[in-house]
Amino acid sequence: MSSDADGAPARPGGRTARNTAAVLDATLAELGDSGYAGLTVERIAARSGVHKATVYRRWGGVDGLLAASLARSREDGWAPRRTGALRGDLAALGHEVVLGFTGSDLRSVPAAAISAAFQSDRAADALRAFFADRHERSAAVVTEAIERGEAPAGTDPCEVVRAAVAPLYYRLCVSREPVAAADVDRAARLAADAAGTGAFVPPAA
Amino acid sequence: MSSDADGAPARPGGRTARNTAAVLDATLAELGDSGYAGLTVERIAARSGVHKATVYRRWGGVDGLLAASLARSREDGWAPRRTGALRGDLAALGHEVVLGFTGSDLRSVPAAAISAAFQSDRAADALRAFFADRHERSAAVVTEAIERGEAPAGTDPCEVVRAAVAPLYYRLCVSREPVAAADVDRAARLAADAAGTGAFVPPAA
DNA sequence: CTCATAACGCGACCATAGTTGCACTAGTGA
DNA sequence: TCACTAGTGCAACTATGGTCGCGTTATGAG
Repeated sequence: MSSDADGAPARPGGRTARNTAAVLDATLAELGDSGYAGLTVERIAARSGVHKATVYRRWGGVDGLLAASLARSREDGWAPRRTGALRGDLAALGHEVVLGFTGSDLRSVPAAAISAAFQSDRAADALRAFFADRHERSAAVVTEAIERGEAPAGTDPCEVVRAAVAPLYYRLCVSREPVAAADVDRAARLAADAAGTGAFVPPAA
Repeated sequence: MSSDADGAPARPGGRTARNTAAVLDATLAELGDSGYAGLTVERIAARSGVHKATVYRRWGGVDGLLAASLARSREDGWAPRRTGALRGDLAALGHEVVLGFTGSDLRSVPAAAISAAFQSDRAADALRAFFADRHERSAAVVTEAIERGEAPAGTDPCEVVRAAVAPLYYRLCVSREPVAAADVDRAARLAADAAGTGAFVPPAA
């Protein structure tokens, strides 16, 4: 076989690289225009100038395109903001999450990926990897807080991050309720306070 | 016009009622077989014995079918389990949520609805209404806990419920991580403890 | 019972997502 | 520079989701 949807192409230079960039850029652009519901391979192919059959062969479909976009976005050097205190760091994280969902100029890639993950195992795997990466990067603000004495040693950093953002995702894509700034701050405060009392130290430790 | 997707049919007796029941039952059955990704009007029509065109006319598509199923499931008299203490009640709630997602015999209607809500405003509205109803019913365990003195008066009951289930939904459909029983219990404990310290009393009160 | 018509069944129809075989272009190693 | 072939473009094709017009059935009111 020549190339594979998940494996890297055996001849990654020149035209192939240009096509990859063009198609993934077009994917993001189409996503911004029509959202994931209106995402079609034909439109992406037309917009990128790459032929439809090529897109199907390399990525398999919209789910593969989204998985690739997610994987690429994992290499954008994202890092959490620092405010000097755990509660503020978590709140900043939360506001970023909400902005990513409601930003009108670019309908969120994460939102599209969450949607796609319900229909495709490939997208689900990509999403899992994406969030594992995000958790790992975000955990830095918690480990730093532990070093500052804001939380006891042994605290599970990822769990604190999850606690801070979960209520926001819950409102955004499960219960479909509006999210106010106060909701973000409350979730951050709750997570930070619980961390301070050692609530995220695993029982076995 | 005769009937509408959202409005009730003007002639709801006899055949129409039979068709409605047959189609919605077939929708749930198909959902159990193939999940939401493989849900198609043609198969539902074939399975129910109702003609494809009729289904499209009455429900508009799979999203309408799902919205109707959700609305119907809202009248099943669901109520939260009682264990005698807030933490146990919330944990029971959480375990039910997880079971609903992983139950293999019937791939969760909520999960399908969450997926559909990303693609259809109608499904999103139905989902919002569904969760508003669930929140309201679940809130009872919190108000009873307040009466027992487990949490201060003024505590927002729905917010406690959200805090208990949000981390589970987050793992199940956002970060796609496995959910262990310990995760459910931790979320319940966290929410109950925070409620006990008055963390869910709105600042203005 | 009778009648107007809401709701339905039916089949033909259109649009488009996704596939396939073939010819060709252009990376890549020698 | 040359040969090999991975990767691409192209166009025709299949499959199927969704629509439409029309004749038929049967509900509910009088």
